[in-house]
Amino acid sequence: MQPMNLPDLPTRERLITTAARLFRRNGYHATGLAELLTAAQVPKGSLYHHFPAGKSDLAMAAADWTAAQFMRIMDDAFVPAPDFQQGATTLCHKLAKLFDLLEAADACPISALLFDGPEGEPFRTHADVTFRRLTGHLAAHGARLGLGPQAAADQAELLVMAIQGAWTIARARRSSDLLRALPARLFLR
Amino acid sequence: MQPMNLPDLPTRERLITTAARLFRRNGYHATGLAELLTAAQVPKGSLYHHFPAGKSDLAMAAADWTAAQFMRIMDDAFVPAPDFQQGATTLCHKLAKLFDLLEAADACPISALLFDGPEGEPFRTHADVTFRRLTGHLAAHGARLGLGPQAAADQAELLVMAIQGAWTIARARRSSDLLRALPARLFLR
DNA sequence: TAAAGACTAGACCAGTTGGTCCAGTGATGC
DNA sequence: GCATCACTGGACCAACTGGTCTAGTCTTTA
Repeated sequence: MQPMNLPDLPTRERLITTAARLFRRNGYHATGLAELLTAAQVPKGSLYHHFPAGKSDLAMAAADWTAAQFMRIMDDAFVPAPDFQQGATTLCHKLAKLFDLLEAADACPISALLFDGPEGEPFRTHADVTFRRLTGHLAAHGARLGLGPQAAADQAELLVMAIQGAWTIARARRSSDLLRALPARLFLR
Repeated sequence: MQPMNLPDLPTRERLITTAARLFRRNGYHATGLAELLTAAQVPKGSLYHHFPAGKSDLAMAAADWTAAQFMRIMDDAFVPAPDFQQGATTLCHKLAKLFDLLEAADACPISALLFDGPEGEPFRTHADVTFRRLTGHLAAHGARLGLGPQAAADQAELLVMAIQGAWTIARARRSSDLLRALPARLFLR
């Protein structure tokens, strides 16, 4: 997911990518600032310069960054696809590979950051709009590939939901097989 | 889910149900012992008497208790059902009602406790066997209702996965509609 | 009645938490 | 040469963390 971030990236980027990685792996509350800053090689002062609200601010940014990465993967899968099902199949295979790359230890990149953030509305709302953005992005591919607007929205929503669930179980099981098998189970019924 | 636990339940049960509720709502790391003990009206000494390993021990127990509750709901839905699809439909409706009862603020009762527990293998393994137990339980109903062993296992796995994903998105969206609509989307394709 | 064990109560602790603050640093524009 | 700026480094802090310990109180036995 992240291209060996540490070396030369600007401070702000180093913070975001490191935060995304750690929050995804250990959760928001289980990741201490000290650990995060050490990993990112960034002093505390810089964090509060770039993200005045501190940890929660950084978490939002990391979530956005992760969502953007995810949409890029979507595009890679769907742009060359002849139809929605093919695109979905490629997407799930890509995600399975990503899952293996992360050594099955991470929570679903989409949702990891969004659920144990600082309690309260703003964070949950951010999760909502992020999911909607992802679903919408997927639906756009569906529409482009010939699905009607309603069908595209439906299929996109179902797929996002299924990926979400599959990733969770896959993580417990430490196997990406569920992700790989997903499209076949979803579509060829 | 829990029948207004506080009043008269024995200490140990009060601890478990309160822990299940708080961990589900706020996550493991975000729930402090102080908060938990206040809510359960239990002094610290009692916690370490009943659960010598402390918080993590309690979390395991809470996860098991939650899984048991969930299997009871499964039974309620599947025992009177004429076939697997009907059972699944009833189950999802029951879960939607539960979701609304919890005011949409809680994580999926199945997985909430299992993923941001104390890092390390034992907790993840516990999540794995718990998911397998749930899936197996569901598959047994499937087999009883006439599905072949393979089909039963497949359908059960898919359903658990889908519920998992649907609950997550539903939580972000604060609406149980996704859960209610799930069986139709999964089976009537 | 006595003794034993289950259980409770909460003071106490060392370590860590997220966050503040400000003196420095180095580049840029005038 | 100088002022301004975005940024860094890290000392410092109050609040809180999970966990330990022990004195005490019940309940159950004999």
